[in-house]
Amino acid sequence: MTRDRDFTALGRALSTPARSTFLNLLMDGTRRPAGELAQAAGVSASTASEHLGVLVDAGLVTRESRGRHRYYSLAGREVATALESLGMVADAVLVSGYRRSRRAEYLAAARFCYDHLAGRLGTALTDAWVRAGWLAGRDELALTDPGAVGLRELGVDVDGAAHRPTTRACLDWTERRPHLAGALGSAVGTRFLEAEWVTRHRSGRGLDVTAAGRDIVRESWGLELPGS
Amino acid sequence: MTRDRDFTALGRALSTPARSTFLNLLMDGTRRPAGELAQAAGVSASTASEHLGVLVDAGLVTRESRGRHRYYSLAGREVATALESLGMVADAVLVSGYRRSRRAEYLAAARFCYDHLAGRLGTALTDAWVRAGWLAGRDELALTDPGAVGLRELGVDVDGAAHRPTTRACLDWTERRPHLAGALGSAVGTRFLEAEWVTRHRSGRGLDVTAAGRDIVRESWGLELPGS
DNA sequence: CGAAAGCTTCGGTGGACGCCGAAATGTCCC
DNA sequence: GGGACATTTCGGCGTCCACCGAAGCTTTCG
Repeated sequence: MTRDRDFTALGRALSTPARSTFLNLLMDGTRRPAGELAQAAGVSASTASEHLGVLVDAGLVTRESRGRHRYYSLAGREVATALESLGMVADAVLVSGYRRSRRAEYLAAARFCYDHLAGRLGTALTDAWVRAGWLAGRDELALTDPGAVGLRELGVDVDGAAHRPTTRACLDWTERRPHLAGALGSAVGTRFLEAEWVTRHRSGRGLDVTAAGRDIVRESWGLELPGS
Repeated sequence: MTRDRDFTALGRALSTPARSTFLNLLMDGTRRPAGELAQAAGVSASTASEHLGVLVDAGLVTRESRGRHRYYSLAGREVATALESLGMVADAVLVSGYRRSRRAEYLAAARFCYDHLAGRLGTALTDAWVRAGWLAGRDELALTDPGAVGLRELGVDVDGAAHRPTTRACLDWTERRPHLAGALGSAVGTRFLEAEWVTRHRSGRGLDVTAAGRDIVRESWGLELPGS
């Protein structure tokens, strides 16, 4: 039984721009083929393949063969939370150019953070639910009884989530504000996708809030989301 | 406003054995002079100095001049939590030899995790307080009213901690079990040191539970700590 | 003030690795 | 089955950096 942890392998895995880009792309919980990741990071396919091998060996990413594609995704929730807390210390990467900054703004509006809603949508929802008395606490959010009723009515699998740690307040990279995470956050995210209140954007990054989603949040909690 | 985080600088900072050792040594929240760190990592003073410069530049560690010594410590709570969650993914470093494994066992018994009690002492206390009804919840621990009374009687600055997020269940590297962290965990740790129920071991790593400490935990919650 | 201690800076060396293009492997589609 | 596609493996090049000893700087002590 030893206390120390060896950070060298993980550190090395994180230490190149291409691999950092890959991890950022996978932070939304999606899985992506090697070629797409290579293109996004601006490296050749062979280089990307080597990088992905490093990430798999480090245990940060898992590989999944599907036909002639190989899909990569984060290795699990622990990896996502580790990267998230690292992200609180790491610098923001500078985004230049019109298209890229448009995209960044788009992503900040609504996105998935591994398995739960994040971005402005995530923090706005969390704030609204705190105001509505569905969640209690400041940084550590607890689900109240009215909150359980309300979420259940929305179709969120509250009871399934209750068997595991329910809420976790997770700081948002862009907003630097807590938003709902943990098992309950995951259940909410699942429900929003299932009910098509949000849909994953074609590129896979970021979310589109659908008309139904806009209606729900306006009618239920008076949230006006900035235009489409 | 951008979403992506650049992990390269942090990853590079973590990617060598010497720097990983330094961070492990500093994880208990103490500050240590460069020479001591160099010796512990088994590198020359000059090499250690370069490494420490890298860690400072990466924002993981802060430098503090005191006379002819320069003390290094973790740069803050965010860094400690980031390393802790990384540690849940990282491998345990193998410890060989009698003395080192003795030391590892010693450390597992009682230690500080940045600012709160951890190791077997930390988890045992947390378990006892859950049994006593002082804390509620499984992974997310909430302080109950009797718990607030009890801790206040022990001299813990419960009210000071209440202004900030109070509890955080933080997984222990060695025990893989939740123990009390967050502001309340910090307040408890401060009180245990102040009352001399635990003292920092000479080497700075690990804690000695004093006779008074043993008495307190036995009488209050029936905890028998394994021999001195 | 001189010597010792603690630490950092500098110069040099060896190994590790990020990068690519080309070739090899495996999969799909006609 | 043949040809296009997705990905990995291989070989080679250039760069970066961890390491040390020696020298330099600052503080402490006699």
